[in-house]
Amino acid sequence: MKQPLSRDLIVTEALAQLTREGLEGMSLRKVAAALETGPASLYAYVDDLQALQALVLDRALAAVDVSGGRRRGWRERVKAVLDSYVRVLLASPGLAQLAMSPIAVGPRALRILETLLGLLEEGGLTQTSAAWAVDLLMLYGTAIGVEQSNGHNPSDPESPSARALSGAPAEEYPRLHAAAEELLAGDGEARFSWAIDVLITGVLQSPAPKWVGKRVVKAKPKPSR
Amino acid sequence: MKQPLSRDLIVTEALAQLTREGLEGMSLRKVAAALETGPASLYAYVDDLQALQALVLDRALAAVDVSGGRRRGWRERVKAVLDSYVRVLLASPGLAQLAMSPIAVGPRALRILETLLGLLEEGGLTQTSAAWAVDLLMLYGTAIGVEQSNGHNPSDPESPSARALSGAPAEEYPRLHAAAEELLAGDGEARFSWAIDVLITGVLQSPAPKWVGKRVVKAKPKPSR
DNA sequence: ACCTGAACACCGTTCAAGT
DNA sequence: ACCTGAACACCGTTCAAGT
Repeated sequence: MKQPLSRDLIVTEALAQLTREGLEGMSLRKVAAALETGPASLYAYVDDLQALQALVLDRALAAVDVSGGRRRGWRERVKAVLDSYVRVLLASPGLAQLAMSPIAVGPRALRILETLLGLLEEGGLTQTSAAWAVDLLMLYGTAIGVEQSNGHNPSDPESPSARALSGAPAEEYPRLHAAAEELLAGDGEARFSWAIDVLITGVLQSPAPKWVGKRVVKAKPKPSR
Repeated sequence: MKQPLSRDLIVTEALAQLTREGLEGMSLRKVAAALETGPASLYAYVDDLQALQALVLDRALAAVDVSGGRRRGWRERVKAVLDSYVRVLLASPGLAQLAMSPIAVGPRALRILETLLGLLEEGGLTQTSAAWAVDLLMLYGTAIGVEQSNGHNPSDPESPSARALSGAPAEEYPRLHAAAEELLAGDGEARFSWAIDVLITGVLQSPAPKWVGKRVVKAKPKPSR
C-alpha cells in the first residue's frame, strides 16, 4: 500500500513539514516516519540533512515568479521578482534561513540570478555593476525574509523589538528615543519597496568597482572576510 | 574549589564555546559540564536556551567599536562602525545568526543603533530617513556576517557558490555564464565597502517616506509581511 | 528554599544484521 | 545488493527527590 521511497517523495514530504512547522519542525526522522520507514532508509536517497535542505530549498524556489509581469520598466520588474522571491521565502517558515546558507545555489536560485542580471543589464548597468548588484539585492531579499519569518514585526507594539525601542531610556539613547516612532513605523511592504529603490538608486549612482571587465589580479592572501 | 554559579559565569563560558566551536558547538549541557554541574542547574540563572543566546549576543556586541575613529566625515564613521560590527560578528562563528533573530535588541545593540542614527542625522538625513536607513544598514551588516560565517567565499574556486556559477550551463544561464567572473570577483572587504556606499548614496537620493514625522495612520489589517 | 540526578522526548548518523 | 532496527552520541527541558 505504501508508495515506494524516492528522492522526490522525500523532498515533497520534507517541504510540507517545513511549510507546516518551520525549520525545527522538519527532521529526517519525521520525514521517515511520515513515509512509514526508519530514519536510516533515507540515506539511500539523500546524503545527509544538509543535502535534503538544499533540495527542499530548490524545490520551493521553483514557485518564484521570474517573469516580473509584462510591459513594465526594468526597475518595476526587478522589484516584482524580488517581491515574489520574498513571498515564497515567507510562505514556508525557515526557508529563508536555508536561503542564507551556502546551500543556496541550486538551479532555481540560478534562474533568479540569471533573470535579475538580465534586467539590470537592460537597465544599462555594466556587467560588473550588475553582478555585484544582483548579489546585494538577493542578500537583502533573503535577509528580509529571515527577519520577518523570525517574527520580527516592529509595528506590533508587543514584539521584542518594539518593546526594546519604546523602553529605551531617553538619557542613554536620546536619538533612539526620539526616533522610536519612525523606527517602528511602516509595514513590511512599504519598507521593502523603499529599500529596493534605495539599492537600485545607489547602484546606479555608485562608481563601478575599479577593475571593470578586467581579470582580477591574484588577490594577495590577507585574512579574508 | 569550583566557583559558584552565576549568570555572568554562564554567559562567559557560553560565549567561549560559541567562539571556539560555532553555534552548534554551544549547548546548555556543555556549558553545564564545563561549569561542573548538571544541565538543570542553569535554569536557575537563565530562562532557556534562547535567553542565553540573547545574553551571549549582547556580551559579544560590547566589543563593537562605536567611536568610528576621530576627525573623519560621517560617511566614513558609519562605515567604520559597521565594519567593526561585522568583524565582531565574524569573530565568533554563529554570532551573526543570533544577530538575525528577534533576540537582537539588547543594550549593546541599541547603542550601535543610537550611534548610527546620530551619524546619519549629522549627515543631514531627516529623522525618518535616518531611522529606516539604520535598519537597512544593520540588516545588511548582519546578513553579510551570516553569509560569510557560513563559509560563503565566492573568490574561493572550491566553494559551492563558485562551483555552481562556473558550472552553470551557458545555454540555460547565458548572462550568468558571461558574468561568472564578475560575480566571483572581489574580496569581502571591497564588496562590503562598495555596498555601504551604495546604501548611503541611495538613501541620500531616495525620497523620504511619505508620512515624515507624522503618526502612522492605523494600518489597515492586511496580511502583513 | 535551593539545587540537581535522572528521566523524557526528541535529534542526525552509523552499522550490523537481516532479506 | 538493498534495506532497516537498533544503537550511539548527542540535544533542551522537566520534575521528583534530595539537601
